[in-house]
Amino acid sequence: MKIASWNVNSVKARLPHLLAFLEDAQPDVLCLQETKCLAQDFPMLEVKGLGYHVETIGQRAYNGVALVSRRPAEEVVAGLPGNGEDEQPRYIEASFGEVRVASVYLPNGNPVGTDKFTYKLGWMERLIGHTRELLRREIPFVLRDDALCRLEARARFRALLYLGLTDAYRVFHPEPHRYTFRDYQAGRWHRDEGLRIDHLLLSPHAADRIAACSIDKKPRAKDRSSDHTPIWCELAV
DNA sequence: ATGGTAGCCTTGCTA
Repeated sequence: MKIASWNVNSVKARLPHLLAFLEDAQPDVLCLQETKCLAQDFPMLEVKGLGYHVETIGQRAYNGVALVSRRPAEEVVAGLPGNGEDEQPRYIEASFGEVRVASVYLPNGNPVGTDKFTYKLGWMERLIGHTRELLRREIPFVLRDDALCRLEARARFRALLYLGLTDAYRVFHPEPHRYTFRDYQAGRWHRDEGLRIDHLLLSPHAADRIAACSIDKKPRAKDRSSDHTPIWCELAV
């Protein structure tokens, strides 16, 4: 089972690249972030035309997540549990056979010292709490995650890992300077400077079955690309 | 040189 994740920075602006990636990489499940459109505006016909199903929650201009999958999603949870008044669509989770997959788009949190940073840290606390509940169920699951560099955010990211999750990329790639994100600004692509902020985090039952994990640089090299590029892993299920 | 770029329905905000 091949699971991929991609922050597309507008699914409508990235539609040709998205369709090309689905045809090239053939993932069983693709987690999308920053779709930036309402569910009713998601380009369903084009994606379904390639034989994929779509579950999504979104808003106009900001945020939005989706699960694109070969088989229909089951037991969909849209929105991060634990806060009824959370209006930002940043989390969607569903089962595909025996594997549970979540597409997670963390709040950026800048600038520090504002309510946006407070919101980020609170959101991460809720993600840790919800992950603890998922672990209790002892099923294989995969979280797609995005964490920036603030110490408080890093501490919560470590707390998430220390619940017992495995960073799939590091199982196969100990080397430094491997990035999923390169800023549009300051020639970061050409200078090969970026951040590894798109992660596939595996539950113990999923980590037992990890067979491969890689970052696909090709979509970032295209014209009008997202500033993020896909990461994928293969589970022996 | 605190710059630079992309997306959105915008004249700024978010990343």
